[in-house]
Amino acid sequence: MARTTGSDGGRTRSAIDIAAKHLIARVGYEAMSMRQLADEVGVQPAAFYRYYPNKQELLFSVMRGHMDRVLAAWEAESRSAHTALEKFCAFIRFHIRFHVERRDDVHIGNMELRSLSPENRAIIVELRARYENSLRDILDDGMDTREFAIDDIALTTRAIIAMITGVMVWFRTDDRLSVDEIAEKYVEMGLRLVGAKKIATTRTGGRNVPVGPKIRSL
Amino acid sequence: MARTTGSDGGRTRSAIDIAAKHLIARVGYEAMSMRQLADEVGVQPAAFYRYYPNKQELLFSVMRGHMDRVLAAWEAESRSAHTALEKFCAFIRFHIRFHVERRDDVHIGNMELRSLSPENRAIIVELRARYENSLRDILDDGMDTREFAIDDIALTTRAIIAMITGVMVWFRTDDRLSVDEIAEKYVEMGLRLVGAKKIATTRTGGRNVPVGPKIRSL
DNA sequence: GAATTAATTGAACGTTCGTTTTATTAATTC
DNA sequence: GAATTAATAAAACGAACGTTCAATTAATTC
Repeated sequence: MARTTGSDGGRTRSAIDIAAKHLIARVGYEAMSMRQLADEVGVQPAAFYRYYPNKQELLFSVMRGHMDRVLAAWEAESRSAHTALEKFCAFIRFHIRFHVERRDDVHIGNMELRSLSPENRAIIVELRARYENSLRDILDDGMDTREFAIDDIALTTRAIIAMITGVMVWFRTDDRLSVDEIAEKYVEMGLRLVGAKKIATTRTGGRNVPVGPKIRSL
Repeated sequence: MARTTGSDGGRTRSAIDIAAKHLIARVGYEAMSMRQLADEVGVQPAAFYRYYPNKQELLFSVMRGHMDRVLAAWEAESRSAHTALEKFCAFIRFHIRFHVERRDDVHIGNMELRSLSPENRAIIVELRARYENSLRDILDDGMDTREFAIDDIALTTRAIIAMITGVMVWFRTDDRLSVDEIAEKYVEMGLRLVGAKKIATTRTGGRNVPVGPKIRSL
């Protein structure tokens, strides 16, 4: 046999993408065979190579696509928040909500960095750094405006990223709490970490400016 | 050739264990071949099977050994702390210090759970739960004694575990901060998360008992 | 409706995989 | 020092791996 009736390049490509995400997330990139993937798609292994040059490019495409979507979504979302405090809360809510719905992507992003070629890994690492820096920038900003009282910004950034990313490890949709409830609880914990209280501010020059002296630590 | 001069079962076994940890941590269990491992040890692939029945048992032995050591070490360490507050600080210091020195084990523990057979995975998961529950018990205790003010104990436990385990991802010994300095900063962040302040306590019946009403949240 | 392009199959490629078997030699025991 | 046990090498096993190639058929174009 050869070309099958009703075959369509676009549909096959996205079927490959979907099946690949499921498989890589479940068994891992190294453990996933091209025959397994082809089976899942309902096609012969050779058909894959019309859509990707090789297995590695498939992995890279999956991870790159996810990071692009994360960055674009946060870019859009962050525009609605203005003060550092608002942006901080928005970031935590966004991070948890967005990633809880994309657990395969998150899992692959965390587990398969080492399966990327050095060149591809460098690209993904850079995109991840860009995303994490957007939280760091919020903390920096919040320290300047005295909305936050943080001892070590770099460490607190990492601590918060680790804390909120950890949700994807244990969250199940049938949990006792909804995603939004969990997000709110993590916002509360985040606020504790950055030492935030709803401080008095005055609006000066189109900007929220705090009242009182600047404090560096607790 | 056959048995080599100076060959020793004990030495070969530990050489295998050490090489396996390096290799699995670096390239992953699936990606590590038995020939690679044998090369690292300086032996032929077949020699491995005198020490382990198969590759899977090697992975399980590595992960099980690590968990046993963690649990025993914390068991010993925790005895020196008495109040929930002391135990809490001790836990964070212990966790960071202990794991920073065993990064290969930590990495394998986090990455290779899925490479375990279902039976082996169940055992490791149970050991991990036991360890994490020891932090949960501390938070429970601290709520009873009113040393802590936590909204959701289960979530806070997970948040703290994720936060302090995240250190192993980025920590390098040539960092600007020493392990002890980092541990102290994480203790501070931990204290914020559990809402701890050094509250007044009275020693009653060989036990620290807080003064004042019990509060459930901030 | 012929020519062209798109999509896929089936078979095979050379490699590498985890593991087993057998033979051989070093160390230990008696 | 002979017998036994411990530790390894060397070679091979069949299976599975990622990938390529040629053939074939469906869909599209003209």
